[in-house]
Amino acid sequence: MPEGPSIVILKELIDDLPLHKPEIIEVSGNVKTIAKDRLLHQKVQEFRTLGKHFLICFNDFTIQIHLMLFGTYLINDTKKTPLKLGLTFKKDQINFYTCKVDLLEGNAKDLYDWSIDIMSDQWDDKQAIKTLKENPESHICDILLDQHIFAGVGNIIKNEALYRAKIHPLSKIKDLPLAKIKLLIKAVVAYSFDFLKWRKEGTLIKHWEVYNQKTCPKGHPIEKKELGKTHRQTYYCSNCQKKYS
DNA sequence: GTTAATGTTTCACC
DNA sequence: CGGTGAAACATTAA
Repeated sequence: MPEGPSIVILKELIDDLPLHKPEIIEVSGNVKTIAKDRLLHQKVQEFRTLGKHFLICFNDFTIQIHLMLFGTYLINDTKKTPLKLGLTFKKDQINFYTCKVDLLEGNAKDLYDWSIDIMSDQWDDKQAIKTLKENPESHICDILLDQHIFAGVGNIIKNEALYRAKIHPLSKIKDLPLAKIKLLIKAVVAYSFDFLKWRKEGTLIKHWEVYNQKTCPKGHPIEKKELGKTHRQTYYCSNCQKKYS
């Protein structure tokens, strides 16, 4: 389920219901990390996302849901897997499975900084450039997955954006020209919104240029290796993507 | 039955 | 303490 754009889709689906500051009339599920009574009869002020987090915002606290690798949700439907957290409103019900649920004290606006969220209109690429430069020795394939810098980027966006920017995943930050870093950041954001559009259309997979592919669009063989200290599968084309060193 | 996967946290060890 | 890395958690499709 989980890269940033997929969480945006979840938020849009829920916003479409539509619920206007709905009161939670029942809380179900086996969640143990929060006290469920805390939510009962509370009114949701807003649903938001930050990176891969789905946020249910109340006046003085925030429920933060992370779908991890296998998390799912169903709106007005249920499934056999044990329910982690179910929220029932007057007419609608939202059910979360296999996810991490946390309660953070305080209003979301004071808890989060949306300038690190690739899907946010507050996204700040200058700040990202600055943070990147503070990590000159990092491999680009690792730092793209750093949620403190690129909240919402997952392994698919990492691979596809690196291919679009024509950068080899093992290039180090210090070796990348500034123009190339800027290009990459633009590619990350642009691909994330393409991801959103294509996922909604059901055409995401057919648009993959390197992820899970055997050859790149130019017909070169794709290499698949666990690279960097994150050890995530990395798909790349040594012909199209230049290694800066 | 086995395998791999869109992710993150925790713990052991140097 | 910092870095590394393995293990842990959990689901489903191929």
